[in-house]
Amino acid sequence: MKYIEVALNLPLQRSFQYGVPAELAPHLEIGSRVLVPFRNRNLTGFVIREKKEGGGEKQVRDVIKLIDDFPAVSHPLLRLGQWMSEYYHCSLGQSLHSMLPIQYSLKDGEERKESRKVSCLRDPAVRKKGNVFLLKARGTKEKTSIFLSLIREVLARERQVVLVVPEISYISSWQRLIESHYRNSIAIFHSKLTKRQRYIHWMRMRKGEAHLAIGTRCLVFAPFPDLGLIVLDEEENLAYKQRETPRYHAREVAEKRGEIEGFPVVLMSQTPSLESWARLNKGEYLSIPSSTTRRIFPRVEIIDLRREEDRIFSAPLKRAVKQALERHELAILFLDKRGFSRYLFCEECGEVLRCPNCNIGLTFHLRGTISCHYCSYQEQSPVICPYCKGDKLRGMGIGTEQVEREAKMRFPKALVRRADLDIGSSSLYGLVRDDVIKGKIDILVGTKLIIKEEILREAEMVGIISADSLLNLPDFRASERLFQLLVKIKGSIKKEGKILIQTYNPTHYSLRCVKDREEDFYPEEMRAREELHYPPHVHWTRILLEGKVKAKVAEAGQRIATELDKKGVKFLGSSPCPFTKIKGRYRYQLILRDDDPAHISNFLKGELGSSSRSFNRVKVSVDVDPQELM
DNA sequence: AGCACGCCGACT
DNA sequence: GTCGGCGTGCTC
Repeated sequence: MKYIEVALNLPLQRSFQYGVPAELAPHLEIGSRVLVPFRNRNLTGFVIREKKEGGGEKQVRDVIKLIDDFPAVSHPLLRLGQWMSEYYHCSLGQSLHSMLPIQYSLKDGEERKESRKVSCLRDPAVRKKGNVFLLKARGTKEKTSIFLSLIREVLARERQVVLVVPEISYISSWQRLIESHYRNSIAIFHSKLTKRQRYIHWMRMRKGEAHLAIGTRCLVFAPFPDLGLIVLDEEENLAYKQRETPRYHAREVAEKRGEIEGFPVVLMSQTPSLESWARLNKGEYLSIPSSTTRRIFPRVEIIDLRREEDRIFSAPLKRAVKQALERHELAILFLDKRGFSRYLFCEECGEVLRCPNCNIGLTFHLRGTISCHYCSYQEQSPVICPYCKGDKLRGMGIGTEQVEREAKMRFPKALVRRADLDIGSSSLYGLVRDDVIKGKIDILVGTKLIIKEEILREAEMVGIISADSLLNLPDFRASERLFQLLVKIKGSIKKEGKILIQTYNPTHYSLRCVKDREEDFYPEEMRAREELHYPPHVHWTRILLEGKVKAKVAEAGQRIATELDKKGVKFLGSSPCPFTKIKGRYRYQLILRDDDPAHISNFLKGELGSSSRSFNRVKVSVDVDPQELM
């Protein structure tokens, strides 16, 4: 009798041992999926180790059946899963499970050729000094031409290529572009495919029938037998971070996979994340030179709202929209989804009340207090502005409906359209996009949903209703996000067009850099983050606590804080999250930010034991390198 | 995660 | 008296 170790999709940092019936023994391999009895139910797991003998005193149950005709994960992917479970503090079973979003059993029909040569194929050239390349390309044309030449090279060597995009709506235009150059079949992969389609595309990759795949985040686990390149489009996009366990970042996983399997990873961006910029600067990433031809960019105009009477439609904005209408060009008015800004700011001097410890905009509460969501600093909200001694402190914001209403009022003849729905209803996004392309919209009022190249390139004018509502989100990346958003708009709209930015803070460096010298932004942002021990200088790990009873959640936070103090780990909190209560559950967070990641790792392994657990009706989850702290 | 076990409060 | 909420512990 043979024994195996099986990793299950449970939040348990251990594997389980099973016996293998004689008739299954010749077919089982490392990476095979098996059905096993567990308590009173049956679960699917992955074979991660073979064992010569059974585990002693405890009784061992038998594997029920083998699910697939061949191992579902290759050796390199298993190694990747091991890395993920260590880095993101989840179980190996959870990592492996997230790699294979397939319900059917895998049938191989006929032969499976030499699909396991993966592990021995190493490209020594890429292992020398870093395997990650950053491509800073402005404009679609340049980006696509470099992309096409990269994949030509890889495909010529008979290896496969994966293109990962932030969301589904990016896929079709890339597909059209690639199909206009290659007759090869392309696999598509994302969460909205039916189970059957997903299976078919997955098999085409696995068998090497397709050589190219385009898809969202989970495509970093593409089962190609001999992957030669992963390209990530719009590397800085938030959507690359998975919001459930395992909370991985596609960029980090791609990088690790490239290292394991010996292939390069290319990150594409007009405005890289500060993390990637820092790595490039340290020589950990290499730069792909892009053409130096000076492009003409649209004009950027910053409007000082302190001098304007109308907070929504300043005089210059009104003028610009009018001009666009006269020329039958599309005007876009952008507003953040959370336009109901909850920070307290001074209408006279434009300053925002910030936390003395964290420099984060303090959140304004109707009960008359302001508080910080990182360190739980709190004070009574002042009546007089501490900066200019004025009495015009305000704590409210504007929404898209209001902007839409005002636009219709001011431009009664224009076709005004609002688009602020969630990505979830992507068919509605499609309607808006089609109408934009057909020229059926004059003024488009929307949130981040419409900040996509395919829409922006139709626009001649973009108005940012309130840069401040983005700048003052309780998120240390707010400046970076605003900068990235503006540069993306600048690089995508018609080059003779213009961007108008309304703000109470016209000298802010995010805005100044977009207008004058983009390259100044990164060093400045690095400096700002260094003083406060923010990433990328220090790795952050967030512990999120959720529960129905507020006192218990707060108490759990206290308890973890005490433990952290005892162990000498540096951290912030615990404090209520910016979204204090979601779906009836109160939310608290702690942020671990020790310079030594081993301290954090040890703590999480020892005290918490697993990435998500419940103590006393409080759910504890761990998020490594959090992208949002809401 | 999911489920069993076991312990205290208010009800057909 | 028992029904059931919730804290605790275990899963090959």
